[in-house]
Amino acid sequence: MGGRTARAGGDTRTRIVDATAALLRRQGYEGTGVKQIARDAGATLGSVYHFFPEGKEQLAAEALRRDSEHYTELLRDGLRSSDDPAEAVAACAHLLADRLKESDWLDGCLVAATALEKVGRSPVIQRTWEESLAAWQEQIAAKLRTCGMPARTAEEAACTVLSALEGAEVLSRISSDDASLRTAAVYLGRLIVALRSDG
Amino acid sequence: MGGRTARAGGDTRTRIVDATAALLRRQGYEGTGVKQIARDAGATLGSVYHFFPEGKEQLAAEALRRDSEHYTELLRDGLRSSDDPAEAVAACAHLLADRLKESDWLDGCLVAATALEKVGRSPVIQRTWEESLAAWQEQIAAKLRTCGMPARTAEEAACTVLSALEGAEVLSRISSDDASLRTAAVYLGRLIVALRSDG
DNA sequence: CTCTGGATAGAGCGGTCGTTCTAGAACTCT
DNA sequence: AGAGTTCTAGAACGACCGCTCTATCCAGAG
Repeated sequence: MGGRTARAGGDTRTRIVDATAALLRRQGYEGTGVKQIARDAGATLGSVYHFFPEGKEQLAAEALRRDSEHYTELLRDGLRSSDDPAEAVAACAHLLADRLKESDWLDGCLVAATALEKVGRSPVIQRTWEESLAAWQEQIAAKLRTCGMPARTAEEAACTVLSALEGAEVLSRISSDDASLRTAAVYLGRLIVALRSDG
Repeated sequence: MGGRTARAGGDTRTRIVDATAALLRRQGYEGTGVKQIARDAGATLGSVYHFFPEGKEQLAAEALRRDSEHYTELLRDGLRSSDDPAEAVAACAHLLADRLKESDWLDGCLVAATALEKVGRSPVIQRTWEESLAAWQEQIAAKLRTCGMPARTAEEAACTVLSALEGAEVLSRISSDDASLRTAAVYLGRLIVALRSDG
Protein backbone atom coordinates (compact mmCIF):
# COMPACT_ATOMS: atom_id res chain seq x y z
CA MET A 1 0.00 0.00 0.00
CA GLY A 2 1.12 3.40 -0.99
CA GLY A 3 2.68 4.56 2.20
CA ARG A 4 3.20 8.12 2.96
CA THR A 5 3.15 9.78 -0.37
CA ALA A 6 0.37 12.21 0.49
CA ARG A 7 -2.86 11.19 -1.16
CA ALA A 8 -5.11 13.57 -3.00
CA GLY A 9 -6.01 16.54 -0.84
CA GLY A 10 -2.72 17.39 0.78
CA ASP A 11 -0.68 15.77 3.49
CA THR A 12 -2.22 13.35 5.91
CA ARG A 13 -2.22 15.65 8.89
CA THR A 14 -4.08 18.36 7.01
CA ARG A 15 -6.62 15.91 5.64
CA ILE A 16 -7.31 14.66 9.15
CA VAL A 17 -7.94 18.15 10.51
CA ASP A 18 -10.19 18.99 7.57
CA ALA A 19 -12.19 15.80 7.97
CA THR A 20 -12.52 16.46 11.69
CA ALA A 21 -13.85 19.96 11.09
CA ALA A 22 -16.36 18.75 8.51
CA LEU A 23 -17.66 15.97 10.72
CA LEU A 24 -17.84 18.06 13.89
CA ARG A 25 -19.83 20.71 12.03
CA ARG A 26 -22.41 18.16 10.94
CA GLN A 27 -22.72 15.88 13.95
CA GLY A 28 -21.09 17.54 16.91
CA TYR A 29 -18.41 16.27 19.23
CA GLU A 30 -19.97 13.23 20.84
CA GLY A 31 -21.63 12.18 17.62
CA THR A 32 -18.33 11.96 15.76
CA GLY A 33 -16.03 8.98 16.15
CA VAL A 34 -12.27 8.97 15.74
CA LYS A 35 -12.51 5.95 13.44
CA GLN A 36 -14.97 7.79 11.24
CA ILE A 37 -12.60 10.73 11.09
CA ALA A 38 -9.78 8.44 9.99
CA ARG A 39 -11.98 6.81 7.35
CA ASP A 40 -13.19 10.15 5.95
CA ALA A 41 -9.66 11.51 5.86
CA GLY A 42 -8.38 8.45 4.05
CA ALA A 43 -6.00 7.79 6.94
CA THR A 44 -5.67 5.03 9.47
CA LEU A 45 -6.14 5.10 13.18
CA GLY A 46 -2.39 4.75 13.56
CA SER A 47 -1.81 7.94 11.61
CA VAL A 48 -4.42 9.83 13.55
CA TYR A 49 -2.86 8.99 16.90
CA HIS A 50 0.60 9.56 15.50
CA PHE A 51 -0.19 13.17 14.60
CA PHE A 52 -2.57 13.82 17.48
CA PRO A 53 -1.22 11.89 20.44
CA GLU A 54 -3.54 13.68 22.85
CA GLY A 55 -6.49 12.15 21.07
CA LYS A 56 -9.91 13.41 20.21
CA GLU A 57 -9.75 16.63 22.18
CA GLN A 58 -6.58 17.77 20.46
CA LEU A 59 -8.16 16.84 17.15
CA ALA A 60 -11.20 18.97 17.94
CA ALA A 61 -9.12 21.89 19.16
CA GLU A 62 -7.13 21.96 15.92
CA ALA A 63 -10.26 21.67 13.82
CA LEU A 64 -11.76 24.55 15.77
CA ARG A 65 -8.76 26.74 15.11
CA ARG A 66 -8.85 25.92 11.41
CA ASP A 67 -12.58 26.60 11.22
CA SER A 68 -12.21 29.83 13.13
CA GLU A 69 -9.97 31.16 10.37
CA HIS A 70 -12.62 30.38 7.77
CA TYR A 71 -15.18 32.38 9.68
CA THR A 72 -12.74 35.21 10.18
CA GLU A 73 -12.32 35.37 6.41
CA LEU A 74 -16.05 35.29 5.85
CA LEU A 75 -16.54 38.16 8.27
CA ARG A 76 -13.69 40.10 6.70
CA ASP A 77 -15.23 39.70 3.25
CA GLY A 78 -18.66 40.70 4.49
CA LEU A 79 -17.40 43.69 6.44
CA ARG A 80 -15.36 44.94 3.51
CA SER A 81 -18.31 44.85 1.16
CA SER A 82 -19.60 48.25 2.24
CA ASP A 83 -18.36 51.42 3.93
CA ASP A 84 -21.60 51.57 5.85
CA PRO A 85 -21.29 49.36 8.95
CA ALA A 86 -25.01 48.63 8.92
CA GLU A 87 -24.83 47.31 5.38
CA ALA A 88 -21.59 45.52 6.11
CA VAL A 89 -23.04 43.60 9.05
CA ALA A 90 -26.09 42.71 6.98
CA ALA A 91 -23.76 41.39 4.30
CA CYS A 92 -22.14 39.08 6.85
CA ALA A 93 -25.52 37.62 7.74
CA HIS A 94 -26.26 37.04 4.07
CA LEU A 95 -22.91 35.34 3.54
CA LEU A 96 -23.66 33.02 6.44
CA ALA A 97 -27.08 32.30 4.97
CA ASP A 98 -25.60 31.57 1.55
CA ARG A 99 -23.02 29.21 2.97
CA LEU A 100 -25.53 27.40 5.14
CA LYS A 101 -28.05 27.00 2.34
CA GLU A 102 -25.41 25.65 -0.03
CA SER A 103 -24.59 22.86 2.40
CA ASP A 104 -28.27 21.92 2.84
CA TRP A 105 -28.31 23.40 6.36
CA LEU A 106 -25.55 21.07 7.50
CA ASP A 107 -22.43 23.19 7.82
CA GLY A 108 -22.85 25.63 10.64
CA CYS A 109 -20.47 27.30 13.01
CA LEU A 110 -18.15 24.79 14.62
CA VAL A 111 -17.99 26.77 17.84
CA ALA A 112 -21.72 26.56 18.43
CA ALA A 113 -21.85 22.92 17.36
CA THR A 114 -19.25 21.80 19.87
CA ALA A 115 -19.81 24.33 22.64
CA LEU A 116 -23.12 23.12 23.93
CA GLU A 117 -21.98 19.58 24.52
CA LYS A 118 -18.45 20.19 25.80
CA VAL A 119 -18.78 23.45 27.68
CA GLY A 120 -17.23 23.18 31.11
CA ARG A 121 -15.49 19.90 30.45
CA SER A 122 -12.48 20.61 28.26
CA PRO A 123 -10.19 23.54 29.11
CA VAL A 124 -8.18 23.01 25.92
CA ILE A 125 -11.19 23.39 23.67
CA GLN A 126 -12.66 26.11 25.85
CA ARG A 127 -9.74 28.37 25.08
CA THR A 128 -10.19 28.01 21.32
CA TRP A 129 -13.84 28.99 21.60
CA GLU A 130 -13.01 32.09 23.59
CA GLU A 131 -10.27 33.12 21.22
CA SER A 132 -12.53 32.69 18.20
CA LEU A 133 -15.37 34.67 19.70
CA ALA A 134 -13.08 37.46 20.88
CA ALA A 135 -11.53 37.76 17.43
CA TRP A 136 -14.87 37.87 15.66
CA GLN A 137 -16.31 40.40 18.09
CA GLU A 138 -13.30 42.65 17.66
CA GLN A 139 -13.59 42.42 13.86
CA ILE A 140 -17.17 43.64 14.02
CA ALA A 141 -16.44 46.26 16.67
CA ALA A 142 -13.62 47.71 14.56
CA LYS A 143 -16.01 48.19 11.67
CA LEU A 144 -18.56 49.89 13.89
CA ARG A 145 -15.93 52.32 15.15
CA THR A 146 -15.28 53.52 11.59
CA CYS A 147 -18.49 55.50 11.67
CA GLY A 148 -17.56 57.19 14.90
CA MET A 149 -19.32 54.89 17.30
CA PRO A 150 -17.79 55.07 20.79
CA ALA A 151 -15.52 52.13 21.58
CA ARG A 152 -17.66 50.84 24.40
CA THR A 153 -20.83 50.97 22.34
CA ALA A 154 -19.11 49.34 19.39
CA GLU A 155 -17.89 46.51 21.56
CA GLU A 156 -21.28 45.85 23.08
CA ALA A 157 -23.14 46.17 19.81
CA ALA A 158 -20.67 43.76 18.21
CA CYS A 159 -21.37 41.30 20.99
CA THR A 160 -25.08 41.48 20.31
CA VAL A 161 -24.52 41.18 16.57
CA LEU A 162 -22.45 38.07 17.14
CA SER A 163 -25.09 36.61 19.43
CA ALA A 164 -27.78 37.24 16.86
CA LEU A 165 -25.73 35.74 14.03
CA GLU A 166 -24.98 32.58 16.00
CA GLY A 167 -28.56 32.27 17.15
CA ALA A 168 -30.03 32.95 13.72
CA GLU A 169 -27.81 30.28 12.28
CA VAL A 170 -29.17 27.78 14.76
CA LEU A 171 -32.75 28.78 13.96
CA SER A 172 -32.08 28.54 10.24
CA ARG A 173 -30.61 25.09 10.60
CA ILE A 174 -33.55 23.88 12.65
CA SER A 175 -36.17 25.08 10.20
CA SER A 176 -34.14 24.46 7.04
CA ASP A 177 -34.94 28.00 6.04
CA ASP A 178 -32.66 30.99 5.72
CA ALA A 179 -35.37 33.39 6.87
CA SER A 180 -33.89 33.83 10.35
CA LEU A 181 -30.52 34.86 8.99
CA ARG A 182 -32.00 37.12 6.29
CA THR A 183 -34.22 38.76 8.88
CA ALA A 184 -31.30 39.20 11.25
CA ALA A 185 -29.47 40.95 8.40
CA VAL A 186 -32.22 43.54 8.13
CA TYR A 187 -32.81 44.16 11.81
CA LEU A 188 -29.19 44.19 12.87
CA GLY A 189 -28.71 46.80 10.18
CA ARG A 190 -31.51 48.83 11.66
CA LEU A 191 -30.04 48.49 15.12
CA ILE A 192 -26.72 49.89 13.94
CA VAL A 193 -28.38 52.78 12.15
CA ALA A 194 -30.28 53.58 15.34
CA LEU A 195 -27.15 53.44 17.48
CA ARG A 196 -25.38 55.78 15.09
CA SER A 197 -28.10 58.41 15.15
CA ASP A 198 -28.42 58.70 18.90
CA GLY A 199 -24.86 57.87 19.89
CA MET B 1 -53.06 2.38 36.87
CA GLY B 2 -50.19 4.43 38.04
CA GLY B 3 -46.81 3.32 39.37
CA ARG B 4 -47.87 2.87 42.87
CA THR B 5 -44.70 2.98 44.85
CA ALA B 6 -43.77 6.33 43.31
CA ARG B 7 -40.53 7.47 44.89
CA ALA B 8 -39.79 10.99 45.96
CA GLY B 9 -40.36 13.46 43.15
CA GLY B 10 -43.54 12.15 41.60
CA ASP B 11 -44.34 9.15 39.50
CA THR B 12 -41.66 7.27 37.66
CA ARG B 13 -42.56 8.47 34.20
CA THR B 14 -42.34 12.11 35.24
CA ARG B 15 -39.04 11.58 36.99
CA ILE B 16 -37.62 9.99 33.86
CA VAL B 17 -38.64 12.90 31.66
CA ASP B 18 -37.25 15.40 34.15
CA ALA B 19 -33.96 13.55 34.40
CA THR B 20 -33.75 13.37 30.62
CA ALA B 21 -34.30 17.11 30.29
CA ALA B 22 -31.68 17.90 32.91
CA LEU B 23 -29.08 15.65 31.35
CA LEU B 24 -29.73 16.74 27.77
CA ARG B 25 -29.36 20.36 28.79
CA ARG B 26 -25.96 19.70 30.31
CA GLN B 27 -24.41 17.21 27.93
CA GLY B 28 -26.45 17.11 24.76
CA TYR B 29 -28.06 14.20 22.99
CA GLU B 30 -25.15 11.99 22.06
CA GLY B 31 -23.38 12.68 25.31
CA THR B 32 -26.27 11.35 27.38
CA GLY B 33 -26.84 7.63 27.88
CA VAL B 34 -30.15 5.95 28.55
CA LYS B 35 -28.68 4.06 31.48
CA GLN B 36 -27.50 7.33 32.99
CA ILE B 37 -31.00 8.73 32.59
CA ALA B 38 -32.43 5.72 34.40
CA ARG B 39 -29.91 6.02 37.19
CA ASP B 40 -30.50 9.75 37.67
CA ALA B 41 -34.24 9.27 37.64
CA GLY B 42 -34.04 6.52 40.25
CA ALA B 43 -35.63 4.13 37.78
CA THR B 44 -34.44 1.03 36.00
CA LEU B 45 -33.84 0.42 32.34
CA GLY B 46 -36.92 -1.79 32.29
CA SER B 47 -39.09 1.09 33.45
CA VAL B 48 -37.59 3.47 30.96
CA TYR B 49 -38.37 1.22 28.02
CA HIS B 50 -41.74 0.37 29.47
CA PHE B 51 -42.82 4.01 29.40
CA PHE B 52 -40.88 5.00 26.30
CA PRO B 53 -40.98 1.99 23.98
CA GLU B 54 -39.65 4.04 21.07
CA GLY B 55 -36.43 4.58 22.97
CA LYS B 56 -34.09 7.48 23.29
CA GLU B 57 -35.64 9.66 20.59
CA GLN B 58 -39.05 9.52 22.19
CA LEU B 59 -37.43 10.28 25.52
CA ALA B 60 -35.74 13.34 24.05
CA ALA B 61 -38.88 14.53 22.31
CA GLU B 62 -40.85 14.42 25.55
CA ALA B 63 -38.09 16.16 27.45
CA LEU B 64 -38.04 18.88 24.79
CA ARG B 65 -41.77 19.41 25.12
CA ARG B 66 -41.52 19.66 28.88
CA ASP B 67 -38.59 22.07 28.67
CA SER B 68 -40.36 24.16 26.08
CA GLU B 69 -43.12 24.85 28.58
CA HIS B 70 -40.59 26.09 31.11
CA TYR B 71 -39.20 28.57 28.63
CA THR B 72 -42.68 29.63 27.63
CA GLU B 73 -43.36 30.45 31.27
CA LEU B 74 -40.09 32.32 31.62
CA LEU B 75 -40.91 34.40 28.54
CA ARG B 76 -44.41 35.03 29.80
CA ASP B 77 -43.10 36.25 33.14
CA GLY B 78 -40.52 38.45 31.47
CA LEU B 79 -42.93 39.91 28.96
CA ARG B 80 -45.52 40.67 31.64
CA SER B 81 -43.04 42.57 33.76
CA SER B 82 -43.49 45.80 31.84
CA ASP B 83 -45.99 47.47 29.53
CA ASP B 84 -43.12 48.71 27.43
CA PRO B 85 -42.14 45.96 24.97
CA ALA B 86 -38.53 47.13 24.92
CA GLU B 87 -38.26 46.79 28.68
CA ALA B 88 -40.20 43.52 28.60
CA VAL B 89 -37.81 41.92 26.11
CA ALA B 90 -34.84 43.13 28.12
CA ALA B 91 -36.40 41.55 31.19
CA CYS B 92 -36.55 38.21 29.37
CA ALA B 93 -32.84 38.38 28.63
CA HIS B 94 -32.13 39.13 32.28
CA LEU B 95 -34.27 36.21 33.41
CA LEU B 96 -32.31 33.92 31.10
CA ALA B 97 -29.07 35.31 32.46
CA ASP B 98 -30.22 34.80 36.05
CA ARG B 99 -31.24 31.23 35.41
CA LEU B 100 -28.04 30.40 33.56
CA LYS B 101 -25.82 31.93 36.22
CA GLU B 102 -27.63 30.09 38.99
CA SER B 103 -26.83 26.77 37.37
CA ASP B 104 -23.16 27.64 36.93
CA TRP B 105 -23.59 28.06 33.17
CA LEU B 106 -24.83 24.51 32.78
CA ASP B 107 -28.55 24.71 32.16
CA GLY B 108 -29.19 26.31 28.82
CA CYS B 109 -31.93 26.01 26.27
CA LEU B 110 -32.64 22.40 25.46
CA VAL B 111 -33.55 23.22 21.88
CA ALA B 112 -30.15 24.70 21.11
CA ALA B 113 -28.34 21.95 23.01
CA THR B 114 -29.93 19.16 21.01
CA ALA B 115 -30.50 20.89 17.69
CA LEU B 116 -26.93 21.18 16.51
CA GLU B 117 -26.19 17.50 16.85
CA LYS B 118 -29.48 16.00 15.70
CA VAL B 119 -30.66 18.46 13.06
CA GLY B 120 -31.67 16.67 9.90
CA ARG B 121 -31.64 13.23 11.45
CA SER B 122 -34.75 12.90 13.58
CA PRO B 123 -38.11 14.05 12.21
CA VAL B 124 -39.81 13.40 15.54
CA ILE B 125 -37.50 15.71 17.45
CA GLN B 126 -37.38 18.21 14.60
CA ARG B 127 -41.07 18.88 14.99
CA THR B 128 -40.73 19.68 18.68
CA TRP B 129 -38.00 22.21 17.95
CA GLU B 130 -40.09 23.96 15.36
CA GLU B 131 -43.15 24.05 17.59
CA SER B 132 -41.15 25.50 20.47
CA LEU B 133 -39.53 28.19 18.37
CA ALA B 134 -42.80 29.15 16.71
CA ALA B 135 -44.52 29.46 20.08
CA TRP B 136 -41.75 31.59 21.57
CA GLN B 137 -41.58 33.84 18.52
CA GLU B 138 -45.33 34.40 18.59
CA GLN B 139 -45.20 35.24 22.30
CA ILE B 140 -42.65 37.95 21.65
CA ALA B 141 -44.39 39.19 18.50
CA ALA B 142 -47.69 39.54 20.37
CA LYS B 143 -46.00 41.77 22.93
CA LEU B 144 -44.46 43.91 20.20
CA ARG B 145 -47.86 44.41 18.58
CA THR B 146 -49.22 45.93 21.78
CA CYS B 147 -47.38 49.14 21.05
CA GLY B 148 -48.81 49.36 17.57
CA MET B 149 -46.01 47.68 15.69
CA PRO B 150 -47.22 46.29 12.35
CA ALA B 151 -47.74 42.52 12.42
CA ARG B 152 -45.04 41.81 9.86
CA THR B 153 -42.47 43.94 11.63
CA ALA B 154 -43.38 42.42 14.98
CA GLU B 155 -42.95 38.92 13.61
CA GLU B 156 -39.57 39.65 12.09
CA ALA B 157 -38.30 41.59 15.07
CA ALA B 158 -39.39 38.76 17.34
CA CYS B 159 -37.42 36.35 15.17
CA THR B 160 -34.30 38.46 15.56
CA VAL B 161 -34.87 38.83 19.30
CA LEU B 162 -35.15 35.06 19.61
CA SER B 163 -31.99 34.56 17.56
CA ALA B 164 -30.10 37.00 19.74
CA LEU B 165 -31.32 35.42 22.96
CA GLU B 166 -30.36 31.93 21.86
CA GLY B 167 -27.00 33.12 20.59
CA ALA B 168 -26.26 35.22 23.65
CA GLU B 169 -27.01 32.24 25.83
CA VAL B 170 -24.46 30.19 23.92
CA LEU B 171 -21.87 32.95 24.25
CA SER B 172 -22.56 33.31 27.95
CA ARG B 173 -22.16 29.60 28.52
CA ILE B 174 -18.87 29.52 26.63
CA SER B 175 -17.32 32.37 28.56
CA SER B 176 -18.99 31.61 31.90
CA ASP B 177 -20.06 35.23 31.97
CA ASP B 178 -23.51 36.71 31.70
CA ALA B 179 -22.25 39.79 29.86
CA SER B 180 -23.53 38.61 26.48
CA LEU B 181 -27.05 38.18 27.78
CA ARG B 182 -27.02 41.43 29.76
CA THR B 183 -25.70 43.28 26.72
CA ALA B 184 -28.33 41.68 24.49
CA ALA B 185 -30.94 42.93 26.95
CA VAL B 186 -29.80 46.51 26.46
CA TYR B 187 -29.37 46.46 22.70
CA LEU B 188 -32.49 44.48 21.87
CA GLY B 189 -34.33 47.07 23.91
CA ARG B 190 -32.77 49.81 21.83
CA LEU B 191 -33.69 47.98 18.62
CA ILE B 192 -37.33 47.83 19.65
CA VAL B 193 -37.36 51.49 20.60
CA ALA B 194 -35.91 52.34 17.21
CA LEU B 195 -38.45 50.21 15.37
CA ARG B 196 -41.28 51.89 17.25
CA SER B 197 -40.17 55.38 16.41
CA ASP B 198 -39.80 54.92 12.66
CA GLY B 199 -42.44 52.22 12.15
C1' DC C 1 -57.88 -17.08 47.48
C1' DT C 2 -56.44 -16.90 42.23
C1' DC C 3 -55.89 -14.28 38.18
C1' DT C 4 -54.41 -10.33 35.55
C1' DG C 5 -51.69 -6.84 33.71
C1' DG C 6 -49.04 -2.68 34.57
C1' DA C 7 -44.60 -1.71 36.51
C1' DT C 8 -39.98 -2.97 38.13
C1' DA C 9 -35.59 -5.25 37.83
C1' DG C 10 -31.33 -6.12 35.57
C1' DA C 11 -28.55 -9.62 32.88
C1' DG C 12 -27.19 -9.89 28.34
C1' DC C 13 -27.01 -8.86 23.08
C1' DG C 14 -24.26 -7.13 19.22
C1' DG C 15 -21.99 -3.23 18.30
C1' DT C 16 -19.12 1.01 18.74
C1' DC C 17 -16.41 4.02 21.60
C1' DG C 18 -11.50 6.18 22.46
C1' DT C 19 -7.25 4.45 22.96
C1' DT C 20 -3.06 1.38 22.96
C1' DC C 21 0.03 -1.58 20.97
C1' DT C 22 3.03 -4.14 17.88
C1' DA C 23 4.63 -4.66 13.29
C1' DG C 24 6.30 -3.10 9.16
C1' DA C 25 6.96 0.20 5.23
C1' DA C 26 9.26 4.34 3.38
C1' DC C 27 12.61 7.69 3.62
C1' DT C 28 17.00 10.17 5.55
C1' DC C 29 21.45 10.28 7.28
C1' DT C 30 26.02 8.43 7.82
C1' DA D 1 24.93 -0.78 3.36
C1' DG D 2 23.08 -0.22 7.87
C1' DA D 3 20.85 2.58 11.47
C1' DG D 4 17.41 5.65 12.80
C1' DT D 5 13.19 8.23 12.25
C1' DT D 6 8.77 8.99 10.64
C1' DC D 7 4.58 7.43 9.23
C1' DT D 8 1.19 3.72 8.04
C1' DA D 9 -1.51 -0.27 9.26
C1' DG D 10 -5.02 -2.45 11.85
C1' DA D 11 -5.83 -5.98 15.60
C1' DA D 12 -7.10 -5.85 20.24
C1' DC D 13 -8.72 -3.86 24.90
C1' DG D 14 -12.01 -2.63 28.33
C1' DA D 15 -15.81 0.32 28.70
C1' DC D 16 -20.03 1.72 27.34
C1' DC D 17 -23.81 2.25 23.74
C1' DG D 18 -29.08 1.55 22.75
C1' DC D 19 -31.99 -1.95 23.18
C1' DT D 20 -34.26 -6.74 24.12
C1' DC D 21 -35.58 -10.17 26.97
C1' DT D 22 -37.17 -12.93 30.83
C1' DA D 23 -38.40 -12.94 35.55
C1' DT D 24 -40.56 -10.91 39.41
C1' DC D 25 -43.46 -7.87 42.08
C1' DC D 26 -47.82 -6.11 43.52
C1' DA D 27 -52.62 -3.68 43.55
C1' DG D 28 -57.07 -4.58 42.44
C1' DA D 29 -60.82 -7.70 39.99
C1' DG D 30 -63.28 -11.93 40.26
